Amino acid sequence: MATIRDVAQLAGVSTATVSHVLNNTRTVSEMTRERVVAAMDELGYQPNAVARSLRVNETLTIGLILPDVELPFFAWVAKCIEKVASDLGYNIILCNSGWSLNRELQYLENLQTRRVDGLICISVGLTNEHVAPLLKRHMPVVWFEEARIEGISDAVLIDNVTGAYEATMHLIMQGHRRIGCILGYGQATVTSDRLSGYQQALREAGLPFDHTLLCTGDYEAPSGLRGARQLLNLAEPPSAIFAFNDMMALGALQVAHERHLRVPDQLALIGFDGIPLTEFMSPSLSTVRQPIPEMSRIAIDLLLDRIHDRAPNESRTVRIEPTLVPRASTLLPM
Amino acid sequence: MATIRDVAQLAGVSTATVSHVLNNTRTVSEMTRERVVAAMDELGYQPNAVARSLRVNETLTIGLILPDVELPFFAWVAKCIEKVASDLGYNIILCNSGWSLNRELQYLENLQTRRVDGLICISVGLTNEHVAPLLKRHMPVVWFEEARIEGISDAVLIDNVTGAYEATMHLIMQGHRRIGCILGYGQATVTSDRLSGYQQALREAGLPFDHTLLCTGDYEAPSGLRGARQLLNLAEPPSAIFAFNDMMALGALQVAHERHLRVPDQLALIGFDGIPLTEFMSPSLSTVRQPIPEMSRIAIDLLLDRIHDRAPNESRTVRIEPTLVPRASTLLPM
DNA sequence: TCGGTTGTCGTAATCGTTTACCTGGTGTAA
DNA sequence: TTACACCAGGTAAACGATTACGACAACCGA
Repeated sequence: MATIRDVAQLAGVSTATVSHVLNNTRTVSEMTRERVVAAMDELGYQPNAVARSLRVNETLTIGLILPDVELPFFAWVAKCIEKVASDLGYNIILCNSGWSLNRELQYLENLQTRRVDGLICISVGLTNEHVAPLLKRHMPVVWFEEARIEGISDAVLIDNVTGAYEATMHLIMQGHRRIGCILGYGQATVTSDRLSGYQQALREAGLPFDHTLLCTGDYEAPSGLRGARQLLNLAEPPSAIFAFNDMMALGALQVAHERHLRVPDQLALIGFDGIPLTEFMSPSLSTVRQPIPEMSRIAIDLLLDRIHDRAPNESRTVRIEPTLVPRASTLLPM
Repeated sequence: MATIRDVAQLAGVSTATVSHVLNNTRTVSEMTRERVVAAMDELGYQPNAVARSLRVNETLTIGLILPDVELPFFAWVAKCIEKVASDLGYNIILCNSGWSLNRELQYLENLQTRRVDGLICISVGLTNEHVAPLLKRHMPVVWFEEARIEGISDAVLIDNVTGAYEATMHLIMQGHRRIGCILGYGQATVTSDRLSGYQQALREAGLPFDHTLLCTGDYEAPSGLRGARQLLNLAEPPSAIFAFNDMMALGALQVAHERHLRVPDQLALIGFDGIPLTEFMSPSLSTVRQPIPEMSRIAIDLLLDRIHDRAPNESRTVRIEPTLVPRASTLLPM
């Protein structure tokens, strides 16, 4: 494969000149520039980004660690982040941790040896002690959506408490008094924050908190199905279910259909996340939308600030307000 | 950041020795090995994969070009391919083309300068002339699922004709005589192959081919919704709809609900792809399953064969048989 | 004692760029 | 004429690994 030296030789100039026409980094007379360009495409020259990276110590690559791209929410995140990054000339290395701390750690190691310029993390298990070494080596990390770690690196999070509060309050306004909850993983702050919001709404509305109305899922559809069955089997079943994400709400919706419960008359349903799919469920699913495109933009901005050393020393946390999206699964037709 | 030279110096050996203990590539006495290892973790040494790549001319990186990770089918593909690749020590660079030939070409350029070891492509617009230069530079390409180009590089495809044939035949066996079709992009071979399978089944069953029963979508949910509405508005509407992928079937399902048509009694529905989501629709969606995990394994195998020069000269095409998955959306309860 | 074998490890070139520093040539004002 | 600025472009040292060669010592059998 043709190298910069081959081009230089063919054009009768030095490699320095070729490099400079390549990067527009010093003035080159029109005549020699033309000769260089001609040589380049005569040889089909493709600059070697690996060599460049070694020399300038930047790879224009960002690692993205997430639990499972197959889940619509994470797929949405991956798409948005990739879009923002590639528009700025960065590539994304996709790291699917499969909810495993072990794999997260492997990827962390791997991405370090590859010298990615930074990484965005939706992590289930990483802690301060895992990440501190990266920061010491000037490899910035931005946390996305899940607030495991604050204070040591940047983060873009949503206000889960308020989001869950609004979802619950919305159900209450629709006249519901017994509202079931399908939670996610217990250890995730996402889960505990959403639970707080739920409780806060109940409290404010003067409704009792009944822990039999809670059941635990894992943010995937089958667990929503199990959870909904469990809740509907109660002696005094809820008239509405708040699932802590859209996929579990989808599972719950399936239960409603299998039991021939009309939605929202006999069972109202609301999810969380606002994945595009919710619009195409039947009936369309009410949800709390996380503005993933904006959050992606912010995450990359935070990262690039650090990469280019134009960020303050202390860590920054951007907290975004999610928005309630009421749809057919909770709204009685007029 | 510590380099191999720092380690060598601290351990009192040459860089060659450090490199060899790092890669187990020649015998090193137990004593010096220990000293080197000790030096490594005293310095927190992280080998530099960029430098290594430059020297050995391999990046352990594979590019993955696909139209849209947000769509469940492609997300599924991305996950499976990433899994297989990372188990073999390869990383995946995610390239989301957004169905745009222009972006595909940009990524092609980009991946070449990054010297990825190979790439897997689900392409909408690439042709021979775009890919030939890569092959000439010993950068193998494997086509996935869409058979735009055969004969010049390897491919792993499914037998769309047979898959569509089986889906249609399944509907016919359930007693349907008028079967609507929601197609995908016209230019994709995926689409025309599935159409052939549909027609073949009709022919074999002695049913007439009625082109008013066809309408065109774009493989996303809203187009399935539009298509189903159009079909159901016909003077003589179909009793079953075969959507050319699961997401369009999902859109059609929504129409069935909005019109209070019981599925499958009044309208039977079948999709294509077999994305995990189909299991959690209500009712669960019949489909034709593409065995993506196996196809991913094969795609990577084909690629690695080429990368390591142990493949025959002629290109190889592996054609996989999809399997019919009959579920509640077509099967009348016993 | 000598030649050969084995075990261990070092020297230095190389991969393909970028870039700090230097070199001539030319124009221009004093 | 001299000094200086300015323009265009070359030289060669990095960047951090891998690896082809070669060196040296110890040992062994003849």
